[in-house]
Amino acid sequence: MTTVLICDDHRIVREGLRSFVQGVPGVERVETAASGEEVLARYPHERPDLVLMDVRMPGLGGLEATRRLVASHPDAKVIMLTAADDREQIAAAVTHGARGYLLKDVSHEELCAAVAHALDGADLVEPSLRRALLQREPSRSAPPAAALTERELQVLTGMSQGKSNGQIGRELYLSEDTVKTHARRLFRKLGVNDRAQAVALGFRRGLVT
Amino acid sequence: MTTVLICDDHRIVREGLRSFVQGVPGVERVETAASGEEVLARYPHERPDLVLMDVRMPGLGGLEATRRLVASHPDAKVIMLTAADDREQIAAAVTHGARGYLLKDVSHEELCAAVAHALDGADLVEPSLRRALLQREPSRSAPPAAALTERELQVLTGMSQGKSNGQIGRELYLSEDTVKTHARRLFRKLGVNDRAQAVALGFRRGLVT
DNA sequence: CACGACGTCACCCGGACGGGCGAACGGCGC
DNA sequence: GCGCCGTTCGCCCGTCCGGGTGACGTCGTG
Repeated sequence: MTTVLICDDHRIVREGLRSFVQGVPGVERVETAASGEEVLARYPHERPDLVLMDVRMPGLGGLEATRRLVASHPDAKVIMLTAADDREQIAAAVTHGARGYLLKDVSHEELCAAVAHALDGADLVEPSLRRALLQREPSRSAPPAAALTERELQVLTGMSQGKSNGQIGRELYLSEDTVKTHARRLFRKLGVNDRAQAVALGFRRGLVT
Repeated sequence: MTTVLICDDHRIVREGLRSFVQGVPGVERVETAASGEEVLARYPHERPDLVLMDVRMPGLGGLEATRRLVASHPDAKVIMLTAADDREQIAAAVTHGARGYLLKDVSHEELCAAVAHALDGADLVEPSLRRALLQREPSRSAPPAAALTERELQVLTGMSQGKSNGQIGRELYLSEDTVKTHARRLFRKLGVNDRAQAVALGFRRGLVT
C-alpha cells in the first residue's frame, strides 16, 4: 500500500497536488494535512511512503517540520515544495533533511517523475534547480544553517509581529532578559545582528508568515 | 460560452484551481495564464467572463495587473486570491478593482459559490474574511494606506536587507540623519514604530522581497 | 555519572534607534 | 505668487536593543 502525504495550508494547493499525484503509477493512497504539526502527529500512525511538504506555512514551517520529522523518523522521505527558485531555501531544505525539492511551478510530468523516483528511494533534485545550485560559488563551505529551537522560533515570530522584547516576554511568561538571550542565540544561528535582519530572513526562509 | 481565466505563477495552483472551477455549473471553458502580463495580453481577445488572479506573482503583481485590467476593461470581473487572511491585502485588492477575494484555503463549495455569484454579476467577499473585516473596530475610518515615496521605498528595502541607517545613507549618498527622516515618515505611513515591524509589513504587502 | 543542549534569569555597557522639532531647497499645480 | 510635497540635513534626548559574560536548573544521551 503506497501512500503519499501532502502537506500545505492552502486547500487549493493540496487539491492541485492531489490531482497531480493521484496519476502517478504506483501511488495507491493520497492523504492531505494542513499543517506541519498535523504531519508530525499523523506520521507515526499512517507511515506514508512519501511526504510532500510546503516550505511556507504558518506555525511550524515546512523546514522545521521536516527537521523534526526526520529527527524522529530518519527513514522518512520528504520532498519540499518551494514557491521561488531560492538557493537559500533549497539549501535550507536539504540541510533540514528533505530528500528533494520541487518548484510549485513544476509540470505534471516533472512531479510524477520526482514522486516516482523518491518512492524508489532515490534522493532527487529538480533539474532546473540543480542547475541554479551548481552555478553558485563553491567557495563558501556553507554555514550549517543551525535549526532554531521552539523558543527561538516563538521569539522570532514575536519579532516578525513587531513586538518588543518586553512584550514577547510578557506573552510567553518570560523575563525580558530571557527573551534577549533567545534573541541573541537566534541571531547567531541565523547569522544576523539585529531583529530587522532576522525578520527578513525569517520571511525569506518561510519560518514566519 | 462562459469562460474563466485563472492566473497564477505556480502550475500546481493553476491546476488545483482548474479542477475546482471545472466542476462549477455553467462554466464551459477554463483557461490559465502564468502571469499578470499574460492576462493583460490575452484578455482583449478571449474576453473571459471571470478572472481568478493570485495577488502574489513575480513581475506584475496581482494588484497592479487588476488595476490595469479594470482600467482598460471596466466590465472585467476579477476575483483576487490571497494567501493570508490579511485585511490590508484585501482592502488593497478591492481598491484596485477586484470584485471579490478568496482565501487560498477555501473549500470546494465556497469557491464554487463564489464563482457562480461572480458570474451572476454580484460583487462578493469570502464569508470568513467578511467576518474578519466586520470584527475590526469601526472607529478608525481606514487610514488611506498612504503610498510610500521612491526614497522611502529605497530606505525600506535597505532595512529589509538588514542595513543600518548609516549604511543605507552611504549607499544612497545621503546623510544618516536624512535616512532617519525617511524612516520616521515611512513608519508613520505604515503605522509601525520600528524597523522590524516595517520589514515585516513590507514583506506581507509585497513591497520588498 | 558526566556532558551537552536547552531554557531561564541577571548584570553591565555602548551604540543604534525612534521621536520631536526646526529648516531649507526645488518642483509642481493652481 | 503661494502652497504643497518630496527631499535633504541638523540637533537633542530617552530608550530599547545587542553583545559579553556568568549562573543555575532540567532534560536526554552517551
